[in-house]
Amino acid sequence: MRLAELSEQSGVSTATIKYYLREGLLQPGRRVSATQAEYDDTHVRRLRLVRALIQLGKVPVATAREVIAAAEDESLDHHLRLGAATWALPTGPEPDEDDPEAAAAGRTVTALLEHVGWRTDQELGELSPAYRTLVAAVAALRRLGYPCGVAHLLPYARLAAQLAVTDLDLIEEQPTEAGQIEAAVALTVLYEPVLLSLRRLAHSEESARRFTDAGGA
Amino acid sequence: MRLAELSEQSGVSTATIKYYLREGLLQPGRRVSATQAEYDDTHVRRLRLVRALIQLGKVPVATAREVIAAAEDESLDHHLRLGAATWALPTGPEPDEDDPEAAAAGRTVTALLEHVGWRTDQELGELSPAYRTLVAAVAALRRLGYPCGVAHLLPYARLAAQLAVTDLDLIEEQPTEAGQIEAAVALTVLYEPVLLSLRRLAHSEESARRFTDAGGA
DNA sequence: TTCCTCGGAGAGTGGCACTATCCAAGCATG
DNA sequence: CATGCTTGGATAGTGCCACTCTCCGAGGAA
Repeated sequence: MRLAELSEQSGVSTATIKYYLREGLLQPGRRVSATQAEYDDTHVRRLRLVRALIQLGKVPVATAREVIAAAEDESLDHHLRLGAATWALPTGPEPDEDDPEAAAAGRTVTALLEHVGWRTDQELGELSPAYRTLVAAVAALRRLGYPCGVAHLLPYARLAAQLAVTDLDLIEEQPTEAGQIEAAVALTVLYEPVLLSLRRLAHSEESARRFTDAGGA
Repeated sequence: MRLAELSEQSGVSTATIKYYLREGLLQPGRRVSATQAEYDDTHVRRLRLVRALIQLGKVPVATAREVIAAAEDESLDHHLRLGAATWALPTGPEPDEDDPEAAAAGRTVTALLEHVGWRTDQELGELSPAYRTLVAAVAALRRLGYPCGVAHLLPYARLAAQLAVTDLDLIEEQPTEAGQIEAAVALTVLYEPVLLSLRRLAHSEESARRFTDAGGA
């Protein structure tokens, strides 16, 4: 298939496909002559993944490239590749080292992780972007005066642990290793809007229950 | 307090504060002369909220303005104000009407909401941005070939419902109505990075359990 | 009086995700 | 073989966004 057809099948403009090729998000097609290349289903699929990451997951282009590179790095073992692929995923801003609120937030998070029994000392532990984002978010909540001690975070952590089990189950359904890595990336990113949307809908529902006449229905 | 001091206390540059004033994100100070204005703690607090929304919550400036305006609109009742404030919050792209995957995704989501017994027919129902984002995300998952029927989404929805209860409990702790509205916005947005970070950490933990030697520990 | 700072306004900056334009090489048709 | 259209590749430009810079005249302070 030619670039034009790839564009049609994926719904991505040729200009954007060329851009992705240049940026290394899409593997080059099989060169068939000096001026033509051949693409196949793997390109269509990759394009859909990239679009989903960028549009739904709001992953920056440069980051998407890193994630894909990590997913394809065959020198890592399975657990590491799963971790490496999500390692590069975008997170919030880093906590400010000098901020006392950030320091307090860091202690809270450490205590929380200890409390739920998660590893904090490994390669995927304290240094992970997710950990630092968590600290920054807790610090912001504290600065605004909202309570977020271990007790408040614990229900969130427990629910996250439950989600992880169902997510990993889903990932393990994939027959091939490459499929599992892709699934890890895709499901990590694409279930995020699902989760956040459901949370907001649930807020609305719960608010209706508490604050409107028809609430108890 | 003068602009310079407000900048110091909030950690936001004077240029940015002026920008926020122009954009209507920060209420103007009390004019004390033709060239000077007086700010107070409410400005510091608002600035911290705005920064948290924009930096951590990645809320666009224009959207943040709408959210704040909705939170301050005293013509709405309590439930509506809670909803209106989060109504304007940013979501993903809209689902494509003509896409058969999107249509199927819409049916799945409707079935899901029915299954968990949430209202789908109210002012905060089918038309909400969260609902449409959910449909778009499910459609993207389907396009990539990942299963996400009602059965797959159900655990997420149940967990979201649990989160909503704890979130609303936290909101109701605020003594004043204005405080509750602000808390609704702040907690909705700021617990999102918390939740997503915890989920990623939980993924890493669960992956370690399953795929490394020390896993069973 | 002199100088410094303040608040306000408009233009400018940098980053990002594309997107429009150009080009030369093919391939396809007569 | 000539002609014209398409293809892939490279470069420069666009639009948006969140600031940020620069200038200005009016106050306030020494």
